[in-house]
Amino acid sequence: MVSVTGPARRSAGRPLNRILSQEAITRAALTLIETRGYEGLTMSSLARALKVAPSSLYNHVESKGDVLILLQDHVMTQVDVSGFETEPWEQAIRRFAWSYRDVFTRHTPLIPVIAVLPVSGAPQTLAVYEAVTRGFERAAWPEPLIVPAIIALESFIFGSAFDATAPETIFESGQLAGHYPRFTAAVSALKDNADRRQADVAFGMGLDALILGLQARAAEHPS
Amino acid sequence: MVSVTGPARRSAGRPLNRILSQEAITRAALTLIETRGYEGLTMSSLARALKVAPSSLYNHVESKGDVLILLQDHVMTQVDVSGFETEPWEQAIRRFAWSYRDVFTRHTPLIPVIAVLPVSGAPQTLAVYEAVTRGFERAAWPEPLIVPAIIALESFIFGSAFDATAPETIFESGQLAGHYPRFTAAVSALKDNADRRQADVAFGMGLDALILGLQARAAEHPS
DNA sequence: ACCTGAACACCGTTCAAGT
DNA sequence: ACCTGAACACCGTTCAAGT
Repeated sequence: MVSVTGPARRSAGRPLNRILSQEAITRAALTLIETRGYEGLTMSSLARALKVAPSSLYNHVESKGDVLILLQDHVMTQVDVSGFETEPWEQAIRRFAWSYRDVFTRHTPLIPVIAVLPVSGAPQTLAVYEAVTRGFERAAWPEPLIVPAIIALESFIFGSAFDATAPETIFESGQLAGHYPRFTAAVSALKDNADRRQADVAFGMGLDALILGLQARAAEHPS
Repeated sequence: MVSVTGPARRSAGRPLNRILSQEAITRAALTLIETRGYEGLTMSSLARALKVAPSSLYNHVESKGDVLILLQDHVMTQVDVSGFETEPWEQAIRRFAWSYRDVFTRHTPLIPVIAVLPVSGAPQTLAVYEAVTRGFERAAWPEPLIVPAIIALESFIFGSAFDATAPETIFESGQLAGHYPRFTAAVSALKDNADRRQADVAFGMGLDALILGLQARAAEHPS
């Protein structure tokens, strides 16, 4: 029979040394997500992991949305921007785009957060944009095209991150196949290359297309 | 003084004629979203709008997720696929992509739903894919490229719908501008064309690039 | 300043009882 | 079969009290 004595409770009142911090909260949230997923991330479970009362969290964040912002900025450090200092533009973009998509495939609930969050509150996110911008400039891109190009790439990456979480059978028409013959045929036409994940094929194809199209646009820009 | 007599309550027990249906629920949910937004859509508010008890909804849907699926499929009818029967491929794609983005800009909470939902449960969604596929085939696209191209376009559209909901000032670096000089410069370089919304510029540029790049890919396909 | 503990308003969902 | 009404477990958040 195991002991049912709970963990030693702290009594009320300010503890001698601070227990919580935004960093500790971020770390605990990340671990929680890795083990229990985003549904497992509640203010309650977060407090439990940190061995504090849920209300204590509100001394360090204003809301659960704040926690997601902290997470978002931290996760951004996992995106690989190393190519922009050394590699040719195209190679650097590919490394960046694939790693960005892979990271956010594991964190799709953060996408609605990051997509509308002012960058001024997210230093790591700004650091990524700075590195990417430098890569574009190194490749002599026309200045006014850089930000729109980054936004377009990022939008494609975020949408693709969602797609990468879809089940492989998402396009099976099932019962209704007879009513949608052309689409059904198009779906079965790609079953041959079953060696790669469908989401990866589409992402690779879209990324190739974007890179080609953006380069064409840059080349025709009046300089 | 206005009457405080509440609306006439129905007594318990099966009513003589059915009050609810999936269609009625979908319609009420849509109206609710238009007036109160997605935070205003709860099983409780939905029931109130339909003048039933919240528990009654569960005779027609299994969960709130089910309601979102119904919504998603209905919203899909607003996407303009009319070009695919008559217009040149490129023109039809532009009409489709812009309308698809505009529709889901007003319904971003549905994006995580549609992105992973098997199409077999969504007839209107399948109808859209069928129309798009026919457009690709009319333009003599290689069959195995069609579905990946659609997925790539859709991913870009979904990501861009999120971006379109962002405040125009999302890229202002604020206090931290000094630490990120190149990105800050790139942001101010596009302030000149302040006549168009930033999200529209980026979407237009990305769509042009995707169209060009996808066409190039189709042209080199072994046929 | 920063913790606890007890509230609060709300959420989605279940289920027995009613016709 | 399809509604009501009363539950239930959980959610994020607030706030007085304590050191």
